[in-house]
Amino acid sequence: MNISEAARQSGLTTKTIRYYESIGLIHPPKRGNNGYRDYHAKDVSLMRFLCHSRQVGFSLQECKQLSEFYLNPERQSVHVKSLVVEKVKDIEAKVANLRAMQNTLLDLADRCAGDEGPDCAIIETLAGES
Amino acid sequence: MNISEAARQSGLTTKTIRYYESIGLIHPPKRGNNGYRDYHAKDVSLMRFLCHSRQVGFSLQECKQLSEFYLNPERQSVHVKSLVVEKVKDIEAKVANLRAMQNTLLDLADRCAGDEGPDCAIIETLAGES
DNA sequence: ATTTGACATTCCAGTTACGGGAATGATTAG
DNA sequence: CTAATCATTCCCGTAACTGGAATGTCAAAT
Repeated sequence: MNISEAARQSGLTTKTIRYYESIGLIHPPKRGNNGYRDYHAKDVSLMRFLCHSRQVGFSLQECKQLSEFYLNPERQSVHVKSLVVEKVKDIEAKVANLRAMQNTLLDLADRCAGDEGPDCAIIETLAGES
Repeated sequence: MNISEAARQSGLTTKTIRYYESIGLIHPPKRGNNGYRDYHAKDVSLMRFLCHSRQVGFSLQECKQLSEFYLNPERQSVHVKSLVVEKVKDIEAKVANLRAMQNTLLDLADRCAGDEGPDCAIIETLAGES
């Protein structure tokens, strides 16, 4: 199948497929007489795997590791799981960070009149020392 | 004062200060005979403002708008507030996204034995159709 | 006077994960 | 036959910096 069909089936875009090939995340497929890439179901499976892995928050480097486990029948699930657990922690940290920012912003908004005048607790606080 | 002192007082790095100048976020300061940048307290105030604005999650473009309000004594606090309220929503969306990914990951981890064997619900699920 | 160290300058490259678009060639439908 | 749609490669742009190279300046110690 050609690249756009592989894209349709995998959820990746053609651009992304070529990009993943260029960084070695997927193997270069055989080419037809016309020079077109020719993919098989196995290739598409990997692409879908990568697409899903990205969707749940893994970086491309992490996707690389995951795909190695995916392709290796001798993998140990403990290693896979540890990647997932780490990622959960990663995300937790990000969420905590965002929550902190959000709380600060909510506090700022609360203390700002939000009228036509120039007096603004938001500006004052952001300009302040701390 | 020279750039490293401005950095110390503002919380930005010297690199960041020069970068902000290069993108027009702060005005180019006067230079000494030696070509060194020479900053005043006012400049540092703006830098601090920008530093704090970044810390609470604003993009540089948003910081640009905020700094215009900051510098304009005729601003209306309602405009400032609306930027903040928008940013709160922004963050809320990001958090929701991260939470969804996290829940998926937690579910995956839950269903994975995490032992020395190759059977892995994580891999299977990421490889699946949906 | 000189040398050392810590500062300053500019510019260029790399990061992440692609997307946009140009220039060109192949396939297919009407 | 031609027009539309696909494919190819290549290079630029994104956000917000950071690191590093090559070079110049200043202050203090020798």
